[in-house]
Amino acid sequence: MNPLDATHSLVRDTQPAEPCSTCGSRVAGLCHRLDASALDDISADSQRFHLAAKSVLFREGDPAQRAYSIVEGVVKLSRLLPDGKQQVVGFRFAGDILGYGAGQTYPFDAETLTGGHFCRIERGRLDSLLRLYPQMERRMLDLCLRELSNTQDQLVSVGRRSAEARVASFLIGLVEAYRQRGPLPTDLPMPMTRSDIGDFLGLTLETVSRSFASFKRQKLISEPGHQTVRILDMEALLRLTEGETAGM
Amino acid sequence: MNPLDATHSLVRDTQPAEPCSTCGSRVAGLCHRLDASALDDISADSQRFHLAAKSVLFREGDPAQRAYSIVEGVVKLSRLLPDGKQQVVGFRFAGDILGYGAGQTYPFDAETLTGGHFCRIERGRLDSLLRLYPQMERRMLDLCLRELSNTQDQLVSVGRRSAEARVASFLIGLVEAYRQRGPLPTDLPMPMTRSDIGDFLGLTLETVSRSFASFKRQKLISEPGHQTVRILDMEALLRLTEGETAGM
DNA sequence: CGGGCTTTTGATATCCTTCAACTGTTGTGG
DNA sequence: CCACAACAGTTGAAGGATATCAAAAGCCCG
Repeated sequence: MNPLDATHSLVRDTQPAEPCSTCGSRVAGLCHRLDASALDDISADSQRFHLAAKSVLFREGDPAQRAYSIVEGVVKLSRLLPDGKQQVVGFRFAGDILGYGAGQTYPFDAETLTGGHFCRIERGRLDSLLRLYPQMERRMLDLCLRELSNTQDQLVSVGRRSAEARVASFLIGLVEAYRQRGPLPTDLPMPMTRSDIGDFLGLTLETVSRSFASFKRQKLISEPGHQTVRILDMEALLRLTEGETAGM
Repeated sequence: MNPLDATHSLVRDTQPAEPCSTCGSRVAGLCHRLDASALDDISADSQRFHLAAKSVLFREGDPAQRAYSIVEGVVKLSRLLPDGKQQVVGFRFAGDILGYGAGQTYPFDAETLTGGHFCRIERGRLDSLLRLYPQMERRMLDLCLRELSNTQDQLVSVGRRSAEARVASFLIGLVEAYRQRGPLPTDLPMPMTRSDIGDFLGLTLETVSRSFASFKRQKLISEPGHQTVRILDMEALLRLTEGETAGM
């Protein structure tokens, strides 16, 4: 149960041995285990492109004309609340698919946190492909169901856990996200700001900062460089998420 | 965006004119807009049964051998947290489908709040039907995607709203749930306890009780009978959910 | 009628937010 | 290359929303 996978990371699985011939991604994407003709169809219709950090892929409310796949980079998904605050709905990594939803418009903003490579496909074309290749549709359903389960986990986390437990669960989620994508480095890139994390967990940036400070004091983590975390005591973090409820 | 639809109410839509020939349900279920042969297949494999209030349909962790459809009644979905508290993950009503998920086991408990009629089908049979009738699978995907979006809404609600805003959003969700199922009665059945509601919203039962008391004082709602609410000022409730953030 | 569950209400405790000031970091233009 | 502005992060103090603890009242159901 990965708290970071709260939404719409529709396509991902174990890593394939070879990079995808279409988009060059090394992590399993939409095209995971498709036959050659399907791959040809997709590559004919999809385009690769590069984006700098802090670029907007799409905005909440925009007509959902394309689906995107992350080849490399990190994306933040967020919703704007009526009062101007934002709720971060999830973070997405290489191999994830964005913007394929039920509605006619995107239900959230998608913004890059790092620079990276992306792949886009027209929604109409993707829909045709789904009709053409039933196993692709089946895969979408499976991944959607899994997402739903993950989002429920996030709901539990945000609804009933203390601040430190939430931050711990965020860190564990980060580890999980990287573990699913290849060998786990000791130093994990963490391109999101305290504010991003707070908006994801339903906390203020100050509270997030204090939790990080506390974890560092207890030697559960360290920050060896800018936008980098190292997990020193995974067990303790796990214990934090398991034991604690909001306990106010 | 219905906060109560936070999860897995995989199958529902506008009301069909006629009750479903298979299960007698008047609300659109899995069989919505299926052709006759599919309906025959389903009715051959599914069984109707009745259950009293506070019965268990299935438990978190049980092997997910069957999917259930609610013909009539209200069901509570919940997860047990490591420390023994429960997180209510959603409430389900007539027409909703339960227990069709990605995993091998059910991800939550399902427990009836009222007595009611249900329909069950073996998962293996349902899977075959999905393969047999692609439009059914497509429908599952659409509904799953919509669920995902609803769960994100619930996440926003729980993460960033004040106690009263959450309770207001629960009430609005209740209204929405009934509205989707037919003509809206002025007195809404509300079979869940304050504790259930609190566990759903990430609040204590006392806080829920105080919010209800406050709403009654302000004449936004009344409780004309046991387990019954009447909405007196919908606009005010909506204003509550829109305006407020946690604002601590 | 009585026992247990649900709900209400009050008093107190506490976690987290808010407000504020300061420090560190990044990036940019002179 | 340095200075400076903008942004990100840290830390402290105070206040407030909600949890916790407690007790009593209301309400079903046996």
